[in-house]
Amino acid sequence: MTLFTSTYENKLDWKGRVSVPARYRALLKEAGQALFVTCSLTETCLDGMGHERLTQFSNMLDGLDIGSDEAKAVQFLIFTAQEMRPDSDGRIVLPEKFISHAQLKDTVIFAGSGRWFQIWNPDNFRTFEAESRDHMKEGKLPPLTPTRISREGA
Amino acid sequence: MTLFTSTYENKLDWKGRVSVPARYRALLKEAGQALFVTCSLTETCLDGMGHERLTQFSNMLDGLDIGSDEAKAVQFLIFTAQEMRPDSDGRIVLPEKFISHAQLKDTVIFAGSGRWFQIWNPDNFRTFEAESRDHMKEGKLPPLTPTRISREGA
DNA sequence: TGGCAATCCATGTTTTCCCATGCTATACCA
DNA sequence: TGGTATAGCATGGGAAAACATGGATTGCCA
Repeated sequence: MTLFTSTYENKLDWKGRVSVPARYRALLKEAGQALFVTCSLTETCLDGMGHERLTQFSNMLDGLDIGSDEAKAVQFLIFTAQEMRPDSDGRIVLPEKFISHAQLKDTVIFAGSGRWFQIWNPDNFRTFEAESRDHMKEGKLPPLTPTRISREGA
Repeated sequence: MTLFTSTYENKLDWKGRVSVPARYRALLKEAGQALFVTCSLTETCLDGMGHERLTQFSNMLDGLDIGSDEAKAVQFLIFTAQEMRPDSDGRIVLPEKFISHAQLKDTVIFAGSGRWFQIWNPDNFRTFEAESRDHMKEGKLPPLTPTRISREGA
């Protein structure tokens, strides 16, 4: 699938509705993939991804022993995820659980992260963005070998 | 089959009736599969699945030594399983055996786990959820690198 | 004929769908 | 190159359908 890039700022109305950026919708449609949203495990934001990525987790789960700690960890990912079917206007409705996890108010940021995208409270996003930038300036960039990146991303 | 995901909270009435989430019913219908419910082997909950997954367990049994612990476990799973046909309103009736196994009261949680889903007492589920999240954060999750995912997902 | 269970019906709530509006970015023409 | 027309997109609100749930009724078997 082509990659999710750029950022978009959209409104969240009192019903919990947001427009998914048209570009993202187009990407998902091209790939013929349903959209899944889940709470991020590491950040105060939501993760959006195509069906394929979630299926990979499900397959992983089937390869693990039932009831094992590993299986439970993967299970958490799946029952937190939720399929989101944009309406005819391209909007999805975010359930309360998602809104509170990401501390969303009336405006949200969509931020493309390649194979998935994130949904942020604008304030939190700016902080996150600034932190990332500062880390790089301080030379805290982890080893990023392009070869390694492309191999893993293949 | 598309995946069972997300969680739903529904009421269990004095007759043992619960609405199966409409989304789950739709998934089963799409796949043309009958719904089977069984007691979970590892958790205090019920497992719901399509016919196909039950068949998988049946096949698994053929490859196990008769009398072995593994075989006994799978056997238990199969002869505990019961076909559940949602009525015209989308409800199923849980027999007392299931209700007591999962310690169900008046409210139950449906939690999607990919190819199957679980039915929980909300209190137990919250505990399980927290535990799962901890396992994830402790790194008991198999490495979530794209490489690993695509290999396992293949 | 009494008890149990499955089916049917009614209702309030939630969610989905549809239409209208304003804005923005793009394309087109002078 | 500048100005304007147009199409796409985001957004707000309301109507209609779907859903979950409580209760009643009917049919079946003991």
